[in-house]
Amino acid sequence: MSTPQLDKTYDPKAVEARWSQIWHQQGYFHAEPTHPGEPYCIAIPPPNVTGSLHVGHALNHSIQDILIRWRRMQGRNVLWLPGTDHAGIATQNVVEKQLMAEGVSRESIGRERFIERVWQWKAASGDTIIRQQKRLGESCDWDRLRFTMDEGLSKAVLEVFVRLYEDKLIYRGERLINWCPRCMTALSDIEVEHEDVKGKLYSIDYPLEQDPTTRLTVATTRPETMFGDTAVAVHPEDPRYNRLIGQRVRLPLTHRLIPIVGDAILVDLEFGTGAVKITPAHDFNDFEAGERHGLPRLAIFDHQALLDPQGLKIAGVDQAVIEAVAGLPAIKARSKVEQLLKARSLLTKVDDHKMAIGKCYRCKTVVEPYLSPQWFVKIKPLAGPAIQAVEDGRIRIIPEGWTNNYLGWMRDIKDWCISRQIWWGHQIPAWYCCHCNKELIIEGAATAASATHAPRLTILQGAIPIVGKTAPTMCPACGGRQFIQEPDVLDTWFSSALWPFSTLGWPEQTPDLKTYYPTSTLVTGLDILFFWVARMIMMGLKFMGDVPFRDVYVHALVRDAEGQKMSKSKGNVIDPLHVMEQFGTDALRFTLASMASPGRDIKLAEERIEGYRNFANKIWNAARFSLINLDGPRAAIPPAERTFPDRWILSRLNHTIQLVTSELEAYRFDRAANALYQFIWHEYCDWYLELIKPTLQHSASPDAPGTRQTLVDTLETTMRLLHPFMPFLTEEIWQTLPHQGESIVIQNYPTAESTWAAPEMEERFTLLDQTIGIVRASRVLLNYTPGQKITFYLAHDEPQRQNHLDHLRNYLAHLGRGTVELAPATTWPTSNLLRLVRDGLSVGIAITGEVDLNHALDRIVKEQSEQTKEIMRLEGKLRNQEFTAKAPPEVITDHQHRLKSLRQDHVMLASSEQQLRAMLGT
RNA sequence: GGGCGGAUAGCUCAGUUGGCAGAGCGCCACCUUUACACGGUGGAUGUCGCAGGUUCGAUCCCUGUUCCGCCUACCA
Repeated sequence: MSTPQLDKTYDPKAVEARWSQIWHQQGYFHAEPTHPGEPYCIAIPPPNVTGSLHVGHALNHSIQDILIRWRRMQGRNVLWLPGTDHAGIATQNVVEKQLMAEGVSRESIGRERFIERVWQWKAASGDTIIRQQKRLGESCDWDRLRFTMDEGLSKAVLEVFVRLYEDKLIYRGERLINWCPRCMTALSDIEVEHEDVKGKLYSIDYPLEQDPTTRLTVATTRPETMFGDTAVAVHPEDPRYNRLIGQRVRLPLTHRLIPIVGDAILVDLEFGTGAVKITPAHDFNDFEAGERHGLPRLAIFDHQALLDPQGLKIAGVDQAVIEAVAGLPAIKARSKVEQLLKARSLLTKVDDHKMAIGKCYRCKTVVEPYLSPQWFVKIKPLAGPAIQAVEDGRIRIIPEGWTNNYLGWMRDIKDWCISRQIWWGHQIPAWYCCHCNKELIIEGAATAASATHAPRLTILQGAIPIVGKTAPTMCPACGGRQFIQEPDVLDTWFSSALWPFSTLGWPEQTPDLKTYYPTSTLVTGLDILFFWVARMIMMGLKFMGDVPFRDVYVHALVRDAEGQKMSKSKGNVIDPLHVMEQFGTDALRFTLASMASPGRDIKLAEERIEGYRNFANKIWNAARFSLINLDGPRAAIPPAERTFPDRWILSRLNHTIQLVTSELEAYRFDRAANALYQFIWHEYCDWYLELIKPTLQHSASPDAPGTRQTLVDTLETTMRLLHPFMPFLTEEIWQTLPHQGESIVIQNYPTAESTWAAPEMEERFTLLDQTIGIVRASRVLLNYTPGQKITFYLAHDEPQRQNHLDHLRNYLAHLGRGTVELAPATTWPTSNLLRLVRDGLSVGIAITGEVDLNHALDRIVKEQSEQTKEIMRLEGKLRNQEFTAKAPPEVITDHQHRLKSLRQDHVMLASSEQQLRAMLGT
């Protein structure tokens, strides 16, 4: 019988392309509720449809694929559900850029045609990342690919919105929100990134109405907002100022008078001047202070964050000042205001000051608090159950350390602004009766002079929405039949929050939904724990009445080799596709898995990936070796009757199966990967294959049939054990081995076999390892070439070990490349012999030819000194009566044993030294 | 300001009931030995961040401290 031959090095490219296609064609990844087995489901965190695969995805997806392939092989009814989200702002930006290149704008082509354009774009480019995912070997059920703008998912969005509205958990109101003046839309709190910047703290004099020579000095970092001040606050218990509460100050640069109020929340006695200006329309704290004191809100910036002449006029700003600052952005207005104040001697001090500014997470533009009517989710009633689900363990966060982070954030959660002033997304299902809201619907009022931003439709605070799944036909109030739909769309995360059930068919009660919800595990980076995970939990509990997943595995961030965050502008991005091209997909996957230790960011360097490419090649060659040596009969002998190497490797494999499985159960992908690496390279290749070579290479050897069987069994099992980590390589090898079934993908995952465990063989191996170690080291000391045949003498203090040596004789001779003499050390030659000792084991190597023995002598002297040190340490400990009185008996016995053994070794080595010196004549 | 995490070999990191400090990569020496030079064999390398404390004994537990990272926060 003949077996296939493999190339000398593993070439991943052709292999990967081939298997990707076959797996997909054969439908191995396709899930059905009717499949047998306990369901195991992961809903992929949907990547942004505009995106391409970066190394963070590669990590996230590799981990999921490991879990999925592992569970599939374990016989679970596995569903890995893929998809993308519509990424409202990002996608809109992409298509707008295209339009701009064509010389048109979204306003000029209109909403409907714009949406069409986005769909066209999606059809042409939206599957980039999907194709890349397939290259990574991801075993998703691609037949179930979902998109947040799909009809089904959109239906779920409608349903959720309407029900939340009916439950009074969605409301519309005029609030201060984070506004990105570039994206021209509201953002939720968590879409704002905070960054520390060097700013200035300005002290400005506000003269008292009663006595203009007396001035109240306020401190502010944003003097340009002073036009919108509607009060000044001091601390009610501040002896410097509290008598002024109730009086008024003259607001500089305007002809307005504003009150002085007492506010213990806003004012910190220690900070600044102790007096704070209140600008309710442009600062979150001031907004709240304004509520407390019933202050008016004066908006002075427009939606492009430019000073608005109309607003300034209403705010009573001096005409000359308006002319100086109108149309300026905040930062320019600031220096202008600084000048104006200075000219009036009202600016008393400017100090350096560190402060945090908010930036749009997508475009990094400084966000501006902006007063506008928006839609919100009232979040507290939803957060309560989501907190409880984690507290009572229905949801487990791994690593556990993030639990407190989650709980803390959830307990302090603020209402969620869900409306976005863009076009791409789920348009809010609310309509306004044109008749009833006549005064509140403002169409075509372009605020800023801008050609690109044509008429905006503004629906003012107070307009009464009619919310429903379909457009109303008649106004219940006035019977009117003319309506205008809310132009805003929903935050993308609103639809992503429904992902675990909307993708399974909800609101229909589909078999998919019944089978796979709740999903099993969610794998995610920390960056979206709040963005997304928290919201899925809230929505899942609200609409499904159960958690969306049992386990949340939070993995690390991938950084570059220097620990820097990867970014295109820094140019330190590792492109996973390039890496896959260069080193193979399996190498990348294995690298990421091996580095996924909890609580630590991954610093990825290409050398690491190269190292695992080498590992793949090592495995490839082990398989190659096996195939070369597989010709000939095989015999399945009971494990206990097999040869020492066979029994040993089965025992180690058994151990590795247990270890890998338990590490996977604990989400310790790093340890599982390292266990595999250690076993395959350092046990299977380094020792097992070497040990069985004589047997295989002598076809007459009676052990050969059994060993061939063990060789192929262990290799085949190892391939299955490794398959979730390195799917392509293992499939390719597995197919060349004698096997049953059509693909490794659908084979059983190895389970521990108690008959494989052989502790005695492991003990025997330890002795073999030790002995060969000394023999090899001696060869180097004596400068023997690897091939040179030698004679070596072996003896052990313990009879049992001596017996082991006897059993190992042939293996020792083979691996030591020489002739073994087993005899008590006292009978060994006293000359022309280098004798080394460890743990009761003595090894003597015959010295032949001209050899410089000084290296050997140095080695012995060094070992002796190490022994002496250790002996003294142990003696010291054992002399210590506190130690012998208080330490556990087994520790004491262990110390005594070690000391005894060391002393014996020491004596032996001393005589060895003497012999050596005699030979050297020193 | 608060919270969390990290600091162990040149580099990247393991080290879970406190009892001989490990791996991978890199480095040095030797070796093309018929699976593999993307390889083999041997070797060097650590006051386990710093200072105290608990303990017979601390990389591990406690306290303080320094540096780095992340999250979070209304000191205008």
